[in-house]
Amino acid sequence: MIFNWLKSPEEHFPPHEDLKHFNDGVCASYIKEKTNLSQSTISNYLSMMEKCKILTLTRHGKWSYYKRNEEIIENYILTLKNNL
Amino acid sequence: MIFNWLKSPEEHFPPHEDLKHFNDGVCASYIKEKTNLSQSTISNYLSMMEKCKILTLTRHGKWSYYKRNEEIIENYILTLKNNL
DNA sequence: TCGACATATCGAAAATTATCAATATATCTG
DNA sequence: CAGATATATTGATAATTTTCGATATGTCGA
Repeated sequence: MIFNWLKSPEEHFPPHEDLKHFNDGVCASYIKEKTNLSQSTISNYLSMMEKCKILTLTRHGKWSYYKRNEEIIENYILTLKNNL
Repeated sequence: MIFNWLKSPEEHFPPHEDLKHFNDGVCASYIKEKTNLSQSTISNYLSMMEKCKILTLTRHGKWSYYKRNEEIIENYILTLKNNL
């Protein structure tokens, strides 16, 4: 679900109060808001996804912005396609 | 791995002693041979895959032949592609 | 520099999944 | 029919994953 939301941030998240754009994706705390999972769980999810490169992380001060990394995702799907 | 093997049965399995073709896929016991998992585990795997339609089952006497169901697999990949 | 806020990390408990041995069922062969 | 062989089912245990609360770290602003 997180992954899908990040496809069109403007449809699923409010614009960030400081930054007025979604250029770097969505702030971790907004993502947390939309789930009913704990902060630590979401933080873990996002970190793992960033670690395996399907999300990119950009920090703006104390905020962490996560964005889909379409190339890697596309690649992942292709690899899957070739191995299934 | 099982899934991949079934892509080209002739490269991974001996032809069945009775049937001389792979038209209906590969016999469950041959699949078991190539893994070091128990009979019950493999039987379960194959049943589950058959239940969700990505494999088809054809019985010849006491043997169960499993074959990839390419349409469903293709469909699965497309769905995945659309949801990732 | 201190407190507030955002995120990350850690360790543990709960839930789920993988796997097996034992047993049941079904089919063939003599 | 009886034994042999192939597969399926069941119940249990081990391994892994999910998730959390507590705590740590980093950053901002007064």
